[in-house]
Amino acid sequence: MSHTVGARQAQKQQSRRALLDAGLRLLADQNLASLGVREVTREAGLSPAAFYRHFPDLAALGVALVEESLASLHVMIRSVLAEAGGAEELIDRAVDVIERHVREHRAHVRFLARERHGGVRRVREAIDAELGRFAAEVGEALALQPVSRGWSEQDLRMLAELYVDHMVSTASALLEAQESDPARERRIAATARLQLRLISLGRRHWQAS
Amino acid sequence: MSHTVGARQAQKQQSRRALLDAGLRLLADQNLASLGVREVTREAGLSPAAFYRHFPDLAALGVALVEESLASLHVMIRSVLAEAGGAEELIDRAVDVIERHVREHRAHVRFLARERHGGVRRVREAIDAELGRFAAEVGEALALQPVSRGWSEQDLRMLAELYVDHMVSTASALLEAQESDPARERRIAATARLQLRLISLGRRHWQAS
DNA sequence: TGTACATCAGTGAACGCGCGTTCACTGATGTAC
DNA sequence: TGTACATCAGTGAACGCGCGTTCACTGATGTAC
Repeated sequence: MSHTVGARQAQKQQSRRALLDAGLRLLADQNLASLGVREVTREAGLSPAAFYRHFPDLAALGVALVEESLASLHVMIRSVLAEAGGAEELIDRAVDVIERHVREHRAHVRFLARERHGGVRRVREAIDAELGRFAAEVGEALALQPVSRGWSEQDLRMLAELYVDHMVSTASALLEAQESDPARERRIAATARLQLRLISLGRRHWQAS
Repeated sequence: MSHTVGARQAQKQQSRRALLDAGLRLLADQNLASLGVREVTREAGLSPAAFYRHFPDLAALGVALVEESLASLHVMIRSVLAEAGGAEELIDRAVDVIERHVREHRAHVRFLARERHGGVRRVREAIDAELGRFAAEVGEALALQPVSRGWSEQDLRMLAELYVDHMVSTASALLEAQESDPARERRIAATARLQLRLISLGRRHWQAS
């Protein structure tokens, strides 16, 4: 069992986890740029100096959180694209999945929404690059659908970006609503479905124009 | 000339302006939540204590900046909606106006993008409320167009929100691009036009479905 | 116009505080024999 | 299995620093007569 981590390594992992969780918890109410080393270690139950055994600075912790947050988002998107089905089912499933994702990964989603345009360049760039990769992935999935016969690369990419941007907007809106207001959440989901339907209509008539 | 401001009041206005400008300048590279009173007054060329003659705290300065930023955005949106014209011209004009607005009000646009999901609740709420009012205004303008004959209130609102979200996404993307990369800026504008065209197509075929 | 008093935007010094980072340390875990 | 040494995650004290906020003040502007 040479791959088994030793007790030491396991404990280190646990502390790292505690720092990431503490950071995520504190970032519910503030920006990464205003987070403090002492604040995070206090929340994690470690001494201030312990922080430096895991990260050189807070931006590095931020980048680690980006990777985590986007990994779970990636899984979500794949699960929508993977299954086939008519346009209507696809739309309903997509919105359901987004709703569930925001509910189950509130902290991650909020972190991404907040830091996407936040004050820490490294983190901003990491998020943008990954969203670009998502759009590419969505584009490839769209290319496989029969509706896309004859579409140019550029048009597919344009559509993929429209979908990704729409998903981001919807997730942001849900984030605010789910906290307090179930009726507003339903309204947002209903609106998102209508919007996707309208986009889907435009898509069907694209070639004719 | 009883309405003429005295020299004292004029000087106070000037200091207030200096504080707002200094804040906006500093917020190019950081969040409102991590801004400091001393930092702002230093940038504005005032003593730290002077800040409190104008604002009770930094959140109040933030709210003042929201009002300014949204006022100029509001003017922009009206200028797009005001003029009539075919769908194509409308789309081209809308994208042009967004491009120009982002170029001419970089600091305001960046501030809004950053603080819309930022760590200061009062500011976040002010931005969201105002964007909602924009959507309502866009909805009313859409209702007047012939294409909207027979559309329900709900559908018009849905479409208006789609346009506003799209505008916000496009402005954010332009913000990053305009700094460094003219080719990327043109690509974003071209993509935005295609997307608006696709939405416009969906809109024309909406009733039939 | 001149004078005497009131207002108040901006100052500079002072305060106590929490910050980021460093350092030599400790003691549990890991390893070589 | 036992022993002697190495590693290194986490500690606690220490540092100098910039922070937000308060305060009594100053002197230009405003006002009443």
